[in-house]
Amino acid sequence: MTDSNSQASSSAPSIPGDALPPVEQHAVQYATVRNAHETELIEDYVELIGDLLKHRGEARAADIANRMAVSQATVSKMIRRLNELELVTSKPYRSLFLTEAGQKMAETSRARHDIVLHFLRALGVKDSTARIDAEGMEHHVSDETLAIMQRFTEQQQNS
Amino acid sequence: MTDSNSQASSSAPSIPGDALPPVEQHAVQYATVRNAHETELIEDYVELIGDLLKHRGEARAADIANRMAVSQATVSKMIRRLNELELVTSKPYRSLFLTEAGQKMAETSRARHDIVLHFLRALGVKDSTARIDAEGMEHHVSDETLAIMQRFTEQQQNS
DNA sequence: CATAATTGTTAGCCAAGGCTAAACTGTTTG
DNA sequence: CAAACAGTTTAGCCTTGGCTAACAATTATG
Ligand SMILES: [Mn+2]
Ligand SMILES: [Mn+2]
Ligand SMILES: [Mn+2]
Ligand SMILES: [Mn+2]
Repeated sequence: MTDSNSQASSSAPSIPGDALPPVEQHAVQYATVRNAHETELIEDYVELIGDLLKHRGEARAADIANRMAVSQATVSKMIRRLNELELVTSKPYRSLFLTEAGQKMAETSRARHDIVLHFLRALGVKDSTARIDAEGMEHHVSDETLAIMQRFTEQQQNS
Repeated sequence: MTDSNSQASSSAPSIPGDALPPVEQHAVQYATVRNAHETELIEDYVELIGDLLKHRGEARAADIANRMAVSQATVSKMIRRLNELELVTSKPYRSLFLTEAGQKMAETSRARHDIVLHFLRALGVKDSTARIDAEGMEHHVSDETLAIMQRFTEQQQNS
């Protein structure tokens, strides 16, 4: 009894240009995004800790809370997770430090973040917008796209 | 007692180019991303339902589960939420439909998704990668950047 | 038309990532 | 050096978005 699809199913779609992708491919799209979301926040923390260490010499939980606009309790809980993941080391009430694995992740994330940010600026997006967009986009850009973005930015600079 | 920052704090950063943004601006970056994450999944559902209605004439929970690679229970729960948000209407065991608000959201999301996808292809990213990247990126692209992407794609086509 | 297969729902579990309130530690300062 | 202040942690709560298992309804088929 498909009593309600009578009007919609008969007429052809207005523009045949973009059909639905095959189910498997479509599923990969969504699964990849869900996957990225699992590591996204961790990458942002590690990247920020790396930046604080480089630019400030220390990374305090309070700084992270302020920069992320999140409560100190939230940061504290996350630091426990990062510890369990062996990305940071921390003695109670002291500055944080990155493990080897943490430093590696921080560098990778920072590099990717910078490529996206510089690309957006090269495209003509104004700095404050580019920073906001890059913060979210960075986690969803494949290596292939990243390489293309980097080339684009370089060519723009040698205009 | 900053006993451990001795090596890190003294030497200047290798490249002074990218300093930390001011705290307030930095906080806006992260908060905007958190915000996008709240609506992201809802947009994907509504968009997919709209696409299924357009291309298939009906939108069944099982189709959504298959396309999203997620259990039927997960879809069922989400549909309850979409109902509460008055984005979809559904009678049990029947196809889903979009409310006015749902249709509006579907169109907006679809348009944005397409702009990002077409932009990536215009940049030179291969289709399968572009689809994956667009699925995640779309939720983090500002109107400003979106407009620039659209212009870029058009110019590329009138090459 | 009875039964099998498909589809949908419900219940109950879990982890992640937020929050507030309260307790605790470390630092500054009168 | 005692108190006040700033920073950190813990406890306990909430929502979101997954899952599996069990059950219910619909649809297809022998
Ligand atoms: Mn980043
Ligand atoms: Mn980020
Ligand atoms: Mn989309
Ligand atoms: Mn999406």
